[in-house]
Amino acid sequence: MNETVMKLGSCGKCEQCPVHHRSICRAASAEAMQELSRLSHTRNFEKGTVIVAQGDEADIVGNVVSGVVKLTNMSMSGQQNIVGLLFPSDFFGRAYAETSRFSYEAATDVTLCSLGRQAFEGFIARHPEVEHALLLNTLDELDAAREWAAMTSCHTTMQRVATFLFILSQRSDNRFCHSGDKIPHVIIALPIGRRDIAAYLGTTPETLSRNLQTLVRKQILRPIDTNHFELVNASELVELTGEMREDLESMYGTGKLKA
Amino acid sequence: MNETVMKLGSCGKCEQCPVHHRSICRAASAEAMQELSRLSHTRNFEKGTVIVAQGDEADIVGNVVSGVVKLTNMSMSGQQNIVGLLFPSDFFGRAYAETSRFSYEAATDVTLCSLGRQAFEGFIARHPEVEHALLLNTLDELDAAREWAAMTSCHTTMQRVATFLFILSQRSDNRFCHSGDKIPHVIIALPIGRRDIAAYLGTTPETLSRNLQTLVRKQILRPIDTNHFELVNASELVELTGEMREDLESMYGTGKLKA
DNA sequence: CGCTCATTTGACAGAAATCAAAAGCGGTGG
DNA sequence: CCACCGCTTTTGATTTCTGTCAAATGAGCG
Repeated sequence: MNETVMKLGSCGKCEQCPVHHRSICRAASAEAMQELSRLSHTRNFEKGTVIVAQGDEADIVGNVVSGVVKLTNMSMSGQQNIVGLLFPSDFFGRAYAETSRFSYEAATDVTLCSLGRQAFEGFIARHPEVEHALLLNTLDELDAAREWAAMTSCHTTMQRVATFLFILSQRSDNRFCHSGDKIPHVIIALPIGRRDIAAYLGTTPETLSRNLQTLVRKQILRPIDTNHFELVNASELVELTGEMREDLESMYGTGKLKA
Repeated sequence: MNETVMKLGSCGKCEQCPVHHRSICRAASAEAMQELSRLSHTRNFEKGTVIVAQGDEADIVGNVVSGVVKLTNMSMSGQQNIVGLLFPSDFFGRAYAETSRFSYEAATDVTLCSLGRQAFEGFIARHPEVEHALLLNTLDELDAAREWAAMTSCHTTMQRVATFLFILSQRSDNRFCHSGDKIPHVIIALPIGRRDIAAYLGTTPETLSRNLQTLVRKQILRPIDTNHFELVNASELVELTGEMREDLESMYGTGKLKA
């Protein structure tokens, strides 16, 4: 790596971004990428920080580089519904809107590659190939959101829990576990607390906890600590989702868990 | 109307379309509109017809001109979940995908303005202003889908029913009812059958029916015929939704009931 | 009229929310 | 190091809701 080039701040930054080949930036031409490098900057947020509040000016957009962002919708009763989770490489923020209809909150410590919304809109107007990528990305997210909505409205709680865990198990940031056995098992890391997961799945922490314990009793999961489970029997987990594996994988592949 | 011009088939057709000022076509320049007139044609589908089946080649896109289209997702168990409803002026089909992840089915007799998917993709590439409109439209739909998903996952059945009815009551095609009283009441027209509404709301026809009858007993609704109710007490209906009125109205404003 | 299909109503069982309390975990300060 | 506190998670008991099964009613139609 050429440190001099990096210090100039206008070249190469994006090429070294760990997610640039998966985010919408992948569509950017070399020149566009240089311009992006100038316009964008990474920002860190501590767990729990509200990055954009519901109703606020939606003046930041960008990509999640690391960590998990919660998308939430506050209802009148003061109850916060989790509308989606954003993982690394997911696009973040709401282009072309004055205010945000949702809150964006750091569910873990988060690194974002951010730029001003209006700067982004100008950039996109100059680079149709990126606008096109954003369109494709948004269409995929819409499909995923609809599929998730279908999931939640017609399935039992256990099916939703199993689906959620399966999707989490497919994410790349899971370490393997060599517990002396021949086959390495995936470690499922729950990125957020039980309360939030329950809200996301449309249930209560109590019911979620019971379902998780049922999975442990069935030897499908093995608890490591509160937020980590070893996935012992993936195929039985898929059984419990009541969906076809391909459908689940397509949900993962394009929608990356966003609802 | 100039019939001669209409018969030429290449001019003016779209200008007379009842939804062209609300659909994404509104962004099209005069030339683009002419090209659209050439490329598109209206098609009628009887109630119940499957227009595009899940997994099929998604080779038709367009706009709903009249009627209601059901977006459905068949789960492994054979159960069909309703993922969204498309009303006049809503965009229809899935651009940039080989196959459709959902089925599109005529919920009522339907008129579509359709064109081939690839023709549409080519058209859009030549007319960036339309691509941009499609992007804006898709972003709005995504917000609406997420909001609907949040709705369905955290509310009781009655809250979902009340929300659905409230949104319907906001639709412009509702006539007023002067029943001798001073205040005219809105007539809520259920565009589709109970079975479909129930699937959309993630419940069963039986439970839906019970909830509707409860609303009638509470004097919030008054039945006119099977598919029409007079909304007697709108504010109590809003109470039952548990949402803020503004939120509901924004949902109507942009999302038009799509999930 | 008799047919079919959609909707409503009833009875019941099962699932999940609620209420309540115990256990686990991570801090802080003595 | 330990005790204390606040928090999250788990477990238990109970009630409420909703899905299921079944039957009655009503609407549209030849």
